[in-house]
Amino acid sequence: MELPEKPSLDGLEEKWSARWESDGAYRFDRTKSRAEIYAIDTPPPTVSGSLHMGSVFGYAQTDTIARYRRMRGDEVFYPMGWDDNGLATERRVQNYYGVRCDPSLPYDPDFVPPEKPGKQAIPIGRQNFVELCDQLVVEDEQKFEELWRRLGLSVDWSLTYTTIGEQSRRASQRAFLRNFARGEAYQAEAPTLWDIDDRTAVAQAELEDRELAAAYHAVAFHGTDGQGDVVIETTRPELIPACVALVAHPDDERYQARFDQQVTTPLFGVSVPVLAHPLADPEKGSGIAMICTFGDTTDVVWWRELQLPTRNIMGRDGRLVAEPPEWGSAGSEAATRYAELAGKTSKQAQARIVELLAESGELVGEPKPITHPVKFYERGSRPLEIVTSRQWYFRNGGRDQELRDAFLTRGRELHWHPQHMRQRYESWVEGLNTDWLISRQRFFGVPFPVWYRLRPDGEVDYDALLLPSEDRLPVDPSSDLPDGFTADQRGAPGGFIGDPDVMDTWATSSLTPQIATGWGDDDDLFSRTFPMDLRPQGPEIIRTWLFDTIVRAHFEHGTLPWSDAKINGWVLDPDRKKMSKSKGNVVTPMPLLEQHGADAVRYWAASGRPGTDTAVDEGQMKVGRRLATKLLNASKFALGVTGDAATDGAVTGPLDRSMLATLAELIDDVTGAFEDYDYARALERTERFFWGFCDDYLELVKQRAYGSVGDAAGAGSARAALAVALSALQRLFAPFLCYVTEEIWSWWQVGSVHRTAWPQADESRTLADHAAQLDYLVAADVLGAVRKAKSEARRSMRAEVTRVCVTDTPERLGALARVEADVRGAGSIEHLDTEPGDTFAVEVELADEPAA
RNA sequence: GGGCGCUUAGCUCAGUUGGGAGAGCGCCGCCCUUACAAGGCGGAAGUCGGGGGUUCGAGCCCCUCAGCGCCCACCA
Repeated sequence: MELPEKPSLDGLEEKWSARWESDGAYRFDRTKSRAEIYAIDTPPPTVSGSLHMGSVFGYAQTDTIARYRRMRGDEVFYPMGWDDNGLATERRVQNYYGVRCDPSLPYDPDFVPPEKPGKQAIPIGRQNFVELCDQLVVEDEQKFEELWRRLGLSVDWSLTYTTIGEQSRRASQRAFLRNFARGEAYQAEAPTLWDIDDRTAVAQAELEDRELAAAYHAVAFHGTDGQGDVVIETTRPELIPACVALVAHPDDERYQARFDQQVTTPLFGVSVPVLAHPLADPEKGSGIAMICTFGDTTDVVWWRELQLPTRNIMGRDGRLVAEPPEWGSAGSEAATRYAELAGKTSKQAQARIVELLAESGELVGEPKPITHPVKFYERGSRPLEIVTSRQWYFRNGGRDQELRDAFLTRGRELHWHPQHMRQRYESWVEGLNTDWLISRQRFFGVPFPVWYRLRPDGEVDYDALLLPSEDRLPVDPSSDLPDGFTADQRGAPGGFIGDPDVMDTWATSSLTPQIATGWGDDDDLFSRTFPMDLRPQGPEIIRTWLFDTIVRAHFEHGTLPWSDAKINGWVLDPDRKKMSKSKGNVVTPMPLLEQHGADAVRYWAASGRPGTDTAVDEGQMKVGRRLATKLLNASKFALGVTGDAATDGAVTGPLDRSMLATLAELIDDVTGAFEDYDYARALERTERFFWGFCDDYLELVKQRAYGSVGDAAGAGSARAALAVALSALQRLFAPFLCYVTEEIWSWWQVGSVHRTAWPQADESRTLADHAAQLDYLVAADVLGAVRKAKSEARRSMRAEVTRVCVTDTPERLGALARVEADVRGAGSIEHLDTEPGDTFAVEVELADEPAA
């Protein structure tokens, strides 16, 4: 055993992460059986720039569980993935290179992006765009891996996958084809929420509400057959040309006479019916609403349930379309009016139409300013519109109660940590109102493995799908050919055309359990790792990643994808505000790792319990670093005392046995906490024991272990107990402080602490030989009282004590009698008297201060 | 509108079968103690959100109110 002169935390991270890599310390052994394996479905971070402390928080917590499981003897399957496909990467490429994808442009093999992005985005073809995406994600993934390695994640880096990689594309397409064959995937032409900036449909799961300023405009519709005006209130008067009906509640007495009568729209004079529907709220505005195709999702419900016609005016670019909709008998005046609005954005059109309404006298009173929630794409900057388009969907229960119930049942089969997070899952599933829209009109994603026949007139026949066999996957229908066709038939009448869309990134990442475990590609691995054990993730993606993954596994395998889900809390900025890029309060991890060290950052992360929001707290990191330093020093000291012959002596000392009895209790406690996914409790308990161990036990046995007090048996006992406790403590801390524990372990043990068995409570318990924990407790209490007396007398801890008198219960005095020698030695106590009593009290007489 | 969580020392939090109110940080004081002075030891500090109930006994169980945070919701 060789102990360092002056142990230090410096350099441990470089030293040990390199060693772990070269030794393959965390390499997965795929010969193990399913029962022996613990498989973790690591969240693949979105590769679009930089990681922040929120990621570090959750991943560090998960790593403590992985390390615990490994030490418990499980073969841990712990891969990393990179979520590089999708809109996030596209946006990063657009900004990074100053380009935009125009799929109508041909491939330019000589294209080189500019050094710096220019003011005008350069339009490039789809293939060029995808190539830039492919390049940039590789760079980003390297940076991410560096950070994860520095943090000490014990993943097996040979198992890394990417969501745009070939295996992911194959799995996504295979699952899709099977979903389609079973009727779980379908396409439909329907109104969809549409982002006008990204020019793509978005799914319900990606929506968020934002409060926006708006105004109620009271607008007069005109009665026919001598009936007067009907005044409605709307926040979107610009949609009057898209109005198809008015609607009021069936019981609303004000409108009974109007139901099924016609009214004409202001400005355009279009005849629309007044209809009844229970969704109309008599309390809201004038109790009667204008239905437009489409202003919001309620319009879609009314449109569908009342079987109304479609009058579309909203273009996919967010501007009013050039051609006015079909208005029946409305005259050319209406068309002229509309012509003025065509090409305007929604905002511009509203401003103009309000002017026109004011001029025509059809605006009743002044607009009333309000704020109201408006649906946005969560990454978007302008409100979503609703446009009709052909899209692919997965059934997810949004339109099927029975299926929804099946997913609720799955949610109850899953073990949630913490349990209450299941509520979020349930309220999401219960609130679903559409199926899962998976197609995106984008470029960097998994293409749909689908071609369509073209009719002789060149029109697409969406019912005549051409699908590849599974052994051809992955395919790109824009460059690959359907079986039996030639390249010159692409786009030609009677030929075929590829589906131009890509799958949303969730349609791929919902398969991470399948992708990571080699579904369809590596049956042997799959059989040993699926269904997985743990899904660790953040709370904000329960409705997307967690739910979607359950949907896919339910359809494909008829099972849950994992048995347990651990949901971490939010990371808040140091002022306890939620961190977000838009607020600009994101804390980046690397500087903190460099300043405080990985163990300190891991310590901070592990102090946040599952599901508990935690602020970035450098103070906590400092505490973690101090703990690591303490471990270093205490280990050096204790090992210096025990020497190489550490375990030779029998544990006979009452104090030593009592300490080991307490240690056994700790090990049980900590193990139970880990089994319950409560790593934070495990850490807290271990830490508390350890500080007491340093303050009290080390002080109490110091002299005896040195051999300067007592006999050889006493010294041997102290040394043996020290060795046992130290070994256990180093292992208990190993899941958290992975670097410093590996370092101190290496001083006196063979092999990695992270591949060593988790401490057994029984081992300590046997050595303790039924000793009471009380002995250790009382010894520490008395020693503490003596220290306090010295501190209050402003004396050195080395000050001699002439006499101590302990008052205590007989039972505790009995315990004290067994450990008296150690207590006297540690406190420099000449005489120790005792007096039976009800409560613990200590009188201390200090020796006179020696003359200076 | 529905649901979940939180409310304990100045700050961040722990408190798992109901019986001693705790930790760290911060603050104050002391100590070069041969593992550790970018440290150690010790101290002060709380009507456990308010009210009511059950109990010999409630931070913990029940009811109720309030504040904060989050999730969900068909938000004209």
